[in-house]
Amino acid sequence: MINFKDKITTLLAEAVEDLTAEEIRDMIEIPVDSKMGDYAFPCFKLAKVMRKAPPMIAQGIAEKLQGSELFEKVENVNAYVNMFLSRKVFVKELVSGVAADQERYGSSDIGQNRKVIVEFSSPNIAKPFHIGHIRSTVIGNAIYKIYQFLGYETVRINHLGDYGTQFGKMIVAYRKWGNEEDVTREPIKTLLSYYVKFHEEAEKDPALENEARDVFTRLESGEPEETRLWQWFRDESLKEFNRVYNMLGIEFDSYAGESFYSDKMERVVSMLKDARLLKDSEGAKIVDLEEHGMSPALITKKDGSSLYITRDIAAAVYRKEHYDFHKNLYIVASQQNLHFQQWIKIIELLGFEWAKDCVHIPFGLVSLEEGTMSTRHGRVVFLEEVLTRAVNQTKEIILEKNVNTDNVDVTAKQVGIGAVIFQELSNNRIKDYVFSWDKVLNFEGETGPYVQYTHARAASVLRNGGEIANQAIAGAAEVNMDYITGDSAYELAKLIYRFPEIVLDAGEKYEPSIVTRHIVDIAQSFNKFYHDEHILVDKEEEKKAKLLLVYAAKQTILNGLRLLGMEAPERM
RNA sequence: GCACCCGUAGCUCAGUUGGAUAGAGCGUCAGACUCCGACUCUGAAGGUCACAGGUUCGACUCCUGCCGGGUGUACCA
Repeated sequence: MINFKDKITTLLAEAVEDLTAEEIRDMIEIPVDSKMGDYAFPCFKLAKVMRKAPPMIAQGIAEKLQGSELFEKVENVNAYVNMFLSRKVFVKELVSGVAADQERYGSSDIGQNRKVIVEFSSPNIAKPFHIGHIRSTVIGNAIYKIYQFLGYETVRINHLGDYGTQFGKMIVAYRKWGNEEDVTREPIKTLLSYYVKFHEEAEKDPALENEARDVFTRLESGEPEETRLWQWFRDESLKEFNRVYNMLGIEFDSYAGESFYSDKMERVVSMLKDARLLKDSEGAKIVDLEEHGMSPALITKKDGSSLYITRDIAAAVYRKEHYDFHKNLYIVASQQNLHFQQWIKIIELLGFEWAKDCVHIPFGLVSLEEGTMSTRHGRVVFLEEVLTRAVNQTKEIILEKNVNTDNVDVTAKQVGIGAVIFQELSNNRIKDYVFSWDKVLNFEGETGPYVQYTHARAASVLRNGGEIANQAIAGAAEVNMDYITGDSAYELAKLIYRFPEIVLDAGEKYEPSIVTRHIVDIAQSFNKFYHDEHILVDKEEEKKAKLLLVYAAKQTILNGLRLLGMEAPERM
């Protein structure tokens, strides 16, 4: 497919001698209003170099570009060179491109199979999978899909929170108040109740905290009884997590969590010692980061046991050696910004040049209307319940509207769960938000169901197009696209055309919402086109051309939804 | 206290890395199904881009200050 921006860059580079092609490319804009053209080139900056008034420069460039058959029109308006592409050339190029690439439309080989690790989800074992976990899980999965689409080799790691003093607490609580049957019957709720009980009791009897720390130290040194209990808690918890992952359609390549690194931390401590980074302070060992503007990083506690940051350093070193990653991405809440700054700085201080390849991708906080979520205080919304309610509500709507669908339950699941995922990926990831049932169960406006509905509607038109539609798609290069002249059809084509660069942008910024917003735009544009023009007209040539545009829209929406980790039913 | 993040329409949010008249959805009001799927579409109303300076041809965007909110800040993760 022709890259129109590249072509324009070349033409402009010939017309403007004072700037490099690279500089010109960066200056090319897409006007806010398409009445002002498809591409625009502002000439203000050229005034100094060329010692001429900007409008005169624009006028000169416009005249030089006038000759190219790429354009319908080129004009100078207020020192902008406004370029109108030849609609026929453009639309033809676009639809044959999409028809050639199909489910690969928008993909790229820019990654060259370089390895990217995406660490995401990473829930704490023995605690419920709640609405706060959805962010890392869904954002991480989308980032993984985007990187894969861009030609990177990807590794999905679920860095389970399966270690630490909390397990000391859990084991102490289990021994004091627990029993086996309850845990087996309902693992997470039971374990959580032990955890809550522990904190209640610890307020009255602070000695419990020390007991828990002792037990964790025993676990860390491999005592069989503690290890057995820990393993059991972990297995039972994973069963529950997998139920949610299955609903969301998410998989991982590795579940190597914090415990996996328990035997790899001594090495980190000695590396730090050898590099003379380690200092004693109040009985603990720290890395002083004051000259880098950060508070000290605590590497080992005074009782000698390890901390979160030690495990993260060990994990990064292990991953570099084991995977030799190009990038190592962490989809973790913004609350841990300082933590990541600290350990990535320590990696750098250890002399590892790959510190720059470790990237923390933060996201904002989810809270409830009652305040911050707290599992200990029972202020929590379970993710499984959110998904189930979304699916049930979708089913009601389907039945009520008497929707044409192959299988009500399957469709309800695709749409209901899709709605939750889509909403999660609609806004910039850094924004905080307050969870609300009304919002998550609202399917009107810029929502997943809206986009999926548009996809199903396009699918329906293609079905009605019958054999003609198939012929058009199979022989896209031969279809006469000159019938596509309307403004709304052209706007739609332009949005579809931008999809590949949108995917690239989303990857660079680690921001799935860029894809989400763009497919909403495509859906809106498609619906407008659908209302403005009759697609299944009598004239076969014209029908083919329009069906081909419908196909391009449908395929692009589908590809976008897949990148977000959503399904797109043919009927709903 | 210090550090980082956020502040755009009544509400929820976009804003192409400094460009043209700041855009969507929800909500409100007024419309569109004998017509390819109305979970749709069209129109109207709604703005001191928190505030004050500065940088320049040009600032929602960059700099400084200030106000409001969030998060973090040593033995949890």
